[in-house]
Amino acid sequence: MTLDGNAVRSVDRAAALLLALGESSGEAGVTELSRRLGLHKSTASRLLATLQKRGLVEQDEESGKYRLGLVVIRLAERAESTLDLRSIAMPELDRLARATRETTGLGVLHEGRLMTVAQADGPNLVAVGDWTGRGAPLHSVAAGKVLMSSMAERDVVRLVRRGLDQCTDRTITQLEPLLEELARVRRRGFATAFGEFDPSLNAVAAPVHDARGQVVAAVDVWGPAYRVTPGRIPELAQAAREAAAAVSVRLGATPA
Amino acid sequence: MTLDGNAVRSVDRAAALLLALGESSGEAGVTELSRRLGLHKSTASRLLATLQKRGLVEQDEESGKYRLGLVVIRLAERAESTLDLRSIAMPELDRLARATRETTGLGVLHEGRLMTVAQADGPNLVAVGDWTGRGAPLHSVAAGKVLMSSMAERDVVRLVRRGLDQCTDRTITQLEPLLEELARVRRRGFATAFGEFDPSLNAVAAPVHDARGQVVAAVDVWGPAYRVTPGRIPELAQAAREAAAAVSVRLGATPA
DNA sequence: GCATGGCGTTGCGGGGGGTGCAACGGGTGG
DNA sequence: CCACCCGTTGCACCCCCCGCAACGCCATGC
Repeated sequence: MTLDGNAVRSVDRAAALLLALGESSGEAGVTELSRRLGLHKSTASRLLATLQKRGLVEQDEESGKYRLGLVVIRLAERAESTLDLRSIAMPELDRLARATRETTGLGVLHEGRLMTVAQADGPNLVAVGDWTGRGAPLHSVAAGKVLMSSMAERDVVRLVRRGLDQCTDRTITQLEPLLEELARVRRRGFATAFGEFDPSLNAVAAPVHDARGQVVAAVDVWGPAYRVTPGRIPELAQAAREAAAAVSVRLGATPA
Repeated sequence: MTLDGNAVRSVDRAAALLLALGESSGEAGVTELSRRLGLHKSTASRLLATLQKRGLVEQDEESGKYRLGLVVIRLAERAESTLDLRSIAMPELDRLARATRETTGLGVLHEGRLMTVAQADGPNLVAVGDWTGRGAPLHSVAAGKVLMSSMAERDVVRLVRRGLDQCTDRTITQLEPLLEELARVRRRGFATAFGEFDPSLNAVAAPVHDARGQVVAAVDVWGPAYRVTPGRIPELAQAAREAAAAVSVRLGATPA
């Protein structure tokens, strides 16, 4: 659709006022805002009054200046809860799969396991099948390590105490080596897994952050060990991190 | 000012659309929104298009439905950073001081210590002097315990390892009793301190939450031990919790 | 005390921008 | 194929948005 031809001018002006308040340090007066946006003062005053009626802005009684209102905060909470993680990530996963020519996915924590909620396939026939909706033990896959690396240490300790599956003879199941691995993940900004879930499967993963800076998901790239070799890790990690960062921005995270 | 007489109708309608999207589960279509607000469909479509131009709403390409946009999240971040904690809390502290007839304060974490940023005095001459802008060791005052109780355990462990001041012979400085005390604070929803900072000073404190549910400050009531007796704790704790909850709502927290 | 200048608000009336009507094009289901 | 739903857009009417001018309040300087 053509936005400009159908834009309602007064609504556009009101929205511009909201944005201008978002750019000001704290509060701004009618005179300043009207000068900044090229509006007549009385117009700015009326538009602000209307926004105030709905709680989108508030006015300081003493100074008469306006600031953003609590309704904006409430709306943001609702906006965050409605963001569809899968649809946001798919374009980036597709792009990553094309760039790496491997399978890519988005994983989240679900019932103590790594759940793949989205997947995009590369062009190779020898690859992993559809893993969407399926779980895997956190500690044995790269995306799971990413999620674990942002957990409280006591939660990691608790998981280890309950016992971790020895998926292959390369799976890390002891506390000290696992904590070291998770510290490495935090330091580097990405995780790897070499034959730890399946002997012939390697993977790289990077964290997705939300508006609060919390790690809420992981973007991963995985494939057969003969293609996803240690020599490719720097390239794959870089690409995964870029895709994860792009998804993070879509979730409201501050761009790095 | 009289809001209604000066409200700009189209802006009011656009704001109502934002609020309606905040109330919907995820996304809503033009037809549904227009029916809900009693607007003609074409009007709703144009107002939404205008809000979309400014990023306040987004449209799903496939379904054509609208949802709140990322600019709302960005605005909320700015709204939160502009809220003045002190001015928000003062009315509640004044009210609490009148109700309890003791000194009340608002404390925040500052450089690893409890900093009092606001204070309201009760009517008694024998009381604490102005503590605004001054710090105290976290673990020895009730408000500090509230803040510590929301910290990651590893951060508490780190503080204990560095050594805590033994302010009085009642100050808790060992890890196990301190962790138990902090668990008690979390369970009860308030903290106490009996002669732990000064032998003749007792206090109660309750947590202030922000829009994300994080503990960002503590409301406390303090006074001489001969007035702030154990028998008064239930009453003081209740009053402090109510004041803290009121401040929390002002910071955008969801009312309990 | 008064005058001046700044602020945000409000009455008024003209004209152009917002609105409802009607139609469009696309998608889905039978 | 048709019927129904959706979101979008051209058109023209009319009333609502807007700028002008004034108001009341506050702070400052003489």
